[in-house]
Amino acid sequence: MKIGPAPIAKQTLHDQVASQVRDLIIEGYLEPGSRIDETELVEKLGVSRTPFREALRTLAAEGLVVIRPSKGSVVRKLSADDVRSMLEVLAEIERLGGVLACERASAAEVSELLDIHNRMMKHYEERDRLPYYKLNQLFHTRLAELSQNPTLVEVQSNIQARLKRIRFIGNQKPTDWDDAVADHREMATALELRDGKRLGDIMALHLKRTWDRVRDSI
Amino acid sequence: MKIGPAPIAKQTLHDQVASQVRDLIIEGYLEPGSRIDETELVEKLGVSRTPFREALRTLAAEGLVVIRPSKGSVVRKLSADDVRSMLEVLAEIERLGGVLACERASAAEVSELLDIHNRMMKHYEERDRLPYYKLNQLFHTRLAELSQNPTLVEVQSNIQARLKRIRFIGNQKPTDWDDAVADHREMATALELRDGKRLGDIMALHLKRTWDRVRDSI
DNA sequence: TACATTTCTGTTGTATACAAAATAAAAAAG
DNA sequence: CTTTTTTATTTTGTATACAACAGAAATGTA
Repeated sequence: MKIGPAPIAKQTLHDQVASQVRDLIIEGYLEPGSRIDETELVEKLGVSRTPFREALRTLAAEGLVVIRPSKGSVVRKLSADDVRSMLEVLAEIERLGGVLACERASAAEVSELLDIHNRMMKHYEERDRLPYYKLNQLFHTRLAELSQNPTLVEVQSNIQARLKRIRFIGNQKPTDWDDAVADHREMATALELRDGKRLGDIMALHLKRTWDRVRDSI
Repeated sequence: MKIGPAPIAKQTLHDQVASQVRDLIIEGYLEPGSRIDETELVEKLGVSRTPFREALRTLAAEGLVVIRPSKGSVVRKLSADDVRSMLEVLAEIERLGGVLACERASAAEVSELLDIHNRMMKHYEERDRLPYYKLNQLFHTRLAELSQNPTLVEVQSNIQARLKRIRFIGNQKPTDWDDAVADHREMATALELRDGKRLGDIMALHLKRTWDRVRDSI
């Protein structure tokens, strides 16, 4: 039997395009509410319309763009109500994630997560916003994964993606950042004690507080 | 000013195709795990490959099909673990839905929901499975809507769609049906009293019991 | 000038055509 | 025979071409 090369996950063109456009949206290069000019983007990305449109359909199903039949697509614009509804759901999703993680994660996994937390704290002390932010994302993502619930991971990352730009502007004021960090310390403690209820509660509360912070700026 | 015709939501071809294929999957005409033969279905539906493939991408994002690059698409097959994870998440989603509905629904909306419940009970007494089942779906959908949380509605209906076929085989044994109905009576009571906590708890419990019923048959 | 109607232009939706890849079938080597 | 290699066929991925539609501009009418 012939041993082939490693089975590298093949990327089709529309998948690549979907990722690229998704990033453009998340990172704010495509403004919410603005029309997506097919011809322009197709040219910029160097692909034909077929894979591009397929990618758009994917992003539409993910809730990042809205396709208006015969009238083109626009980057989905989130109303304050949309954001509230997302955070409401995300809060319960993360609560469940916290509870399940405490039940199901291995000791090694927990300490890996605590390590992420500690690195976050280091960046906080040095007022290093961007790496803090990135580790923060990672913390929540990894925690969700520890729930060993693929559906939870999927829903969490989907909502997370939609909110990404909002959350970025969230922790602007220094006091907000302090509060967020206090929440995270509480999470770490609960995690260390494997206190699922406590961890879940603080995860949910953390997101409710996020909402209070951003509600007026949306 | 000229009054145009009613702004009927325009349906593009790929949307129609997506709906049709979705129904084929949900209703079991396309077996889980089986390959989706593009040429065959395209012919059967009388459309070209372009809108069909766009529809597939939508269904893939919804989690109903899996696209394997260069190897065609298959109807997603749910493992027992997938189903468990969906019910775990759905339970918390519906719990939240129950809580919020009690807070936010109008009296009229509540009584409309109770009416659905009563009709369900009537079908139960007459052992009319199909209409009972349909009203059951409707009950859960409407309840989610009363939460006034569009994200919750979206997540709920997405998971609901993926599970639809599973749930159908769920209430097979007569005693199972009796148990499910007991749960629903409890829901109605809690709803009437606007006891969000109680309603949420029974909604979640109801789904945990669903899992216990189906876990061995998957 | 204001409004309606028509023409035009750009954009979107769908079909078809071609290229690349994977699978199946056939031929050759051991 | 069995296994490998080659060849053919089918299926998927992408590009292009054409048709349908929406919105803008232009023309006409009151």
